[in-house]
Amino acid sequence: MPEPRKQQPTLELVAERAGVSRATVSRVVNGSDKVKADVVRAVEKAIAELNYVPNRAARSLAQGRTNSIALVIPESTAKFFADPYFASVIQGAAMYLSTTEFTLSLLIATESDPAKTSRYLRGGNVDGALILSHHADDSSYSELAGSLPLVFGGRPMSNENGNVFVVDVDNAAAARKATEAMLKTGRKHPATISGPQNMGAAIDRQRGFEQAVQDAGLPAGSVAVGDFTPDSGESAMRELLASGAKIDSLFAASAQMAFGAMKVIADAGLMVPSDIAIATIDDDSFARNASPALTTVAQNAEEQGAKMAEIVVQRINGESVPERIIMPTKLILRGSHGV
Amino acid sequence: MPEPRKQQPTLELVAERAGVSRATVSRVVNGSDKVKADVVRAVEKAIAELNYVPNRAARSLAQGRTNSIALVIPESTAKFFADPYFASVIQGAAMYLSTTEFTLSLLIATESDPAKTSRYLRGGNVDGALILSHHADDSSYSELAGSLPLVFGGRPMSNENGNVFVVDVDNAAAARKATEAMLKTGRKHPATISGPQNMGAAIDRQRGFEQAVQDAGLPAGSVAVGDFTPDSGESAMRELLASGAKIDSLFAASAQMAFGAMKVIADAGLMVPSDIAIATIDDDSFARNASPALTTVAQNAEEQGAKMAEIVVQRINGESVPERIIMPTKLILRGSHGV
DNA sequence: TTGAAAGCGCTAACAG
DNA sequence: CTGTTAGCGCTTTCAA
Repeated sequence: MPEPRKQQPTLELVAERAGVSRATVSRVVNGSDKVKADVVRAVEKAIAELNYVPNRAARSLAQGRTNSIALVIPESTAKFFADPYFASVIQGAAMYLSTTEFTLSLLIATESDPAKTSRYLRGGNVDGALILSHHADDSSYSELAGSLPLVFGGRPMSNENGNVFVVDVDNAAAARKATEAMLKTGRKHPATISGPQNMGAAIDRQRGFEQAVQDAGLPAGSVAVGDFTPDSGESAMRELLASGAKIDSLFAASAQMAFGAMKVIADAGLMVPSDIAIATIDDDSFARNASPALTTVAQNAEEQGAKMAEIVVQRINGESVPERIIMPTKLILRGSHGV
Repeated sequence: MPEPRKQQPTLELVAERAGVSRATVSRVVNGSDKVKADVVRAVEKAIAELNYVPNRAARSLAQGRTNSIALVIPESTAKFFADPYFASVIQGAAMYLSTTEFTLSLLIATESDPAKTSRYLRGGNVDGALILSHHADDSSYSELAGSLPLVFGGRPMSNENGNVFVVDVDNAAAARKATEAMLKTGRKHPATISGPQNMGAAIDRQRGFEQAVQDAGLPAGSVAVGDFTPDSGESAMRELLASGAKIDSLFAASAQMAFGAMKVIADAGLMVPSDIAIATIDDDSFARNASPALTTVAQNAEEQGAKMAEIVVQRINGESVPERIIMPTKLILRGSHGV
């Protein structure tokens, strides 16, 4: 036997108490400006007295919109949930939406049953969705874009579809900035720890690194691949060191990886930045707490999340919005890039 | 003009196509066992062909349950969102719920308007809620417990109300385990960096530390207070060092704080563990990536989140569940506690 | 085992 | 400016 749920007062009750029709109460609740001021007051009083709260389901059903937005996280990404970057994006989105009438539903896209997610999304259960994908094979979502306002966090790999809305940072430029800062200290043998090769952000960052290296007139540096986690940074660095290539500077595509790499560097008896200069991306607790603290390019993940939410809401409301929003990044010089 | 939303097929359409009544389709959708097998097949065929997905709002309205569960995060806690512990709890809850018919709504409890949250919760918008609170003044939620199945993550400070359901770890025991491990290496001057004094977990951990110290026959150690973040660990450690008290071992109430503290220790020219042994709680990337790696007591945050979700669901379904579930913890010996 | 019919609580024309 | 009247898409007695 299910627990009893206290009966909520209905719109009708409010109407009776205020001596008006349900329609009028509805108007007041929805902030219509065509209700006489004293009536508004009377209704509001009744609402307060009864502690009335409109029923979401009924409202959704009647107006054909759910007032809820999904935040979709592929399961594989969920494993990276501990990544402060994602956490911040989510937080930003949730915070923004808390100022609107929308609710945020966290949706984990199970890899075992991808249809489940798209069914849910397509099923009219939400008015829009934010797609946070770490990996690339999100073509399934691109299809959905036709039937539901979607906003991607970070450029999806498959861009074929027309109306894909994206909130991104200029990863290539960010990587270039970081690499340049570190190269400016006179380093001649840069290397990089890149991210998953099926991820837009990773590829762009690697490209930015390569560009900066080339612009500095240096030969292409060695590349090792990680997956943005500290552990992967460690193994990538080990790989780099083992390769025997001469390395005097490292651009890691994420602070977490830089962090992991530093352990290996220290274990090898090398010093940062004197032996190896480091620059990276993300100003998270890893970047701030490493020693020396990491020279990095900060992207404001929280704002990015908020922006994503803002965009879906605007699209849901039929406002026209730019397809691609590039969030600013900022170079933060700390100790790790040398002098 | 809002963007057009593709019209979803309705139950009625399915009924027509399958040549049955809407009631029957509804039965099939809800897995009733009183429908003839061939009818079931016919209906399922129609559903598949039409790509039918039941409308959540209508269903909620009709059955008086929303199939959604709120995850409430006080705004102050949201600031700690980057705490891997919280991220994991959320992930665990989301993952678990993804295997059920329930949806997870992320709710940030604005401090500026606390009534908003409880209105939402009380308003019949969700069937239950998970309360993740970092701070203590959550008496407001305890009130709600009367009208909605609530499950707390971590013991709330105000426990007056009867039916508060909690999924927690034995913080005192965990702290004791950690402290004992570190004391066992012969340390005589332990200190601790504690957490916010209005948080159950922090208080319990401090108590566990003190107990272990006392059991070891040592005089009470010095205490500094942090807020679980790396930064606060730094300042707390600075404070401890500045106090002039002799310290040869440190129990930090969170790995993040231990991590921050280690920077200060290193800056002071001291070595871990030879000069100062360290033990802590949480096996997150901070604990694993510190050098030396931290001896710590692991609590499985993901499982805790899943358990919380499981409990609300059971309560919603009227099953009886224990009021207090204590999740196991595990001591992990690594380098930082000495030898 | 199935269908008919009456709502769930709210919004949205349409009159007035 | 306000009330009347239909539904929104589904579930759920109640009969058959």
